Amino acid sequence: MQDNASRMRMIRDQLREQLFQGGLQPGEKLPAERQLSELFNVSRMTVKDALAALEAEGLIFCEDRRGWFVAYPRLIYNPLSRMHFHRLVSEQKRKASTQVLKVASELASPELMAVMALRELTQIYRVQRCRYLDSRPVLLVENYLNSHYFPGILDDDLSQSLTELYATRYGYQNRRSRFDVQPCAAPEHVARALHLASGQMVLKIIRVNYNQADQLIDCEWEYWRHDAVCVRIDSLDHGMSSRTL
Amino acid sequence: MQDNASRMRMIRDQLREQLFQGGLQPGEKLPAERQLSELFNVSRMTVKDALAALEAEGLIFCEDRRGWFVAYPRLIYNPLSRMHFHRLVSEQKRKASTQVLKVASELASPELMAVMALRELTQIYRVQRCRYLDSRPVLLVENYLNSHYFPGILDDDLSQSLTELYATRYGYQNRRSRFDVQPCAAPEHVARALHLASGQMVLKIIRVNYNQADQLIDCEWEYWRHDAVCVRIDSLDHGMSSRTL
DNA sequence: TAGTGGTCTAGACCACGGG
DNA sequence: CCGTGGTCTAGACCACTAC
Repeated sequence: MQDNASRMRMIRDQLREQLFQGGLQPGEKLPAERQLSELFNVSRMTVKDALAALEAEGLIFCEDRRGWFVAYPRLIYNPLSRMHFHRLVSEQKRKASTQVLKVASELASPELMAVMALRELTQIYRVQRCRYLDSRPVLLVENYLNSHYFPGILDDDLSQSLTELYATRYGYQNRRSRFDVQPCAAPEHVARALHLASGQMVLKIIRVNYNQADQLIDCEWEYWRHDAVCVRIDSLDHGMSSRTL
Repeated sequence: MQDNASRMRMIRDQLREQLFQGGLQPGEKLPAERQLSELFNVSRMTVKDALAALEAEGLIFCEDRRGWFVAYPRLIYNPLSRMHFHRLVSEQKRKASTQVLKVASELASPELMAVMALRELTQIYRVQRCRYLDSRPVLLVENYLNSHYFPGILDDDLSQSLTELYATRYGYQNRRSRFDVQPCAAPEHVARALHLASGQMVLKIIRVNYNQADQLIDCEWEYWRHDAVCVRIDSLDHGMSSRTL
């Protein structure tokens, strides 16, 4: 009996085969951890490790205290295409929705002052929204607007595209942006919104936007479920083109 | 006694404070898990969970069976700047080195055929290299070259920049590229090279390059340690400019 | 209220790294 | 060789979800 592979690996590999062969549909629920541990005759910790490995592969995902589910295809997200979320999603034949979680007017934090190059005591508007892909929360976005450039915007409908609102109400065009993409741990409020356990890994995208006068008008913290997105960048083709695939 | 926070969170937060206050230097080793579990009077599993949370935050990192260490700053990687690794690193005042792990000539796998739009039975060259940042392995790169475009390249020095080799020996310029960025689990050989435990999360960047005649000449699988890199994209400024900060 | 995953214990042995 | 993290057990209680 060759026992080079650990039990965790064996269970992981068996589960993976079952997922592929069994033709489970995205979103379908897996048996509970306790059931799997009986089924494979191992402890629950070992099952958890195997499930975590499959999660890292992007084959399944976990919702806090709800269970494990078969993964959905990743959304292909091209930040340079400047397409707003709902259009991006519908072009990929998926369903999008947005929920505004919080709207506030507050003083910029030191961290934000650094990113947005603000003076002390600058007032900013803060908009927190959760975006859903096929009814599943996959993205928490926090927008920080320099209040100086957006008088009265908080009275508007903020569940629509902010970029469009900037253009139609204030005449701002996005001239250039900067994106920083990096994996990080989900802060508590992000974990809650995305149904993750606290400290789980997410993909964080910090975006800073400049208008046609090269003024830094707003920035955006995006927290994506790491298994829900693939960031695509084309080194040509970053105009207003609608090609994403 | 308010006990809302779990022990794991308490230990995590205490450790984090210690790391910040104690002024530990990047690369410095933390006490062993067993020592920490005695120090905090909890089981080793709880310590592991706390350490994993700090790892997800990017504050510490783990090397398989070597221990836990204080994290280094992330390398800022701008794929659109077309700067090769060694220059990128030295401009950020860090130290770079490259080790060629494997060079082979083989038939394209089905997956590769799909990505590179190859016909069946196409011969490709495969170059596997490990790149080091301050003597720490942070990136495993696998290049797949369409052998048709690169006769005799395997005899060359492959530890240098391939892009430069393409230009000087074959006259190929990079006209455009496509990047797909997504977190995924490290395959076994990647985990080994990067000193990770198998199944750990890495940041995978698939890059496809076209030459001046718009021919798909090669593609590249990059596996980054997730805590070692920040991918930066500027929506203007993607020429040959040397600005990265 | 029943079922789920989240957290936690107090041990144990194994495989690998490095002197 | 010893020290390290990797893996694993067989339980336990808690917090939250969903009904």
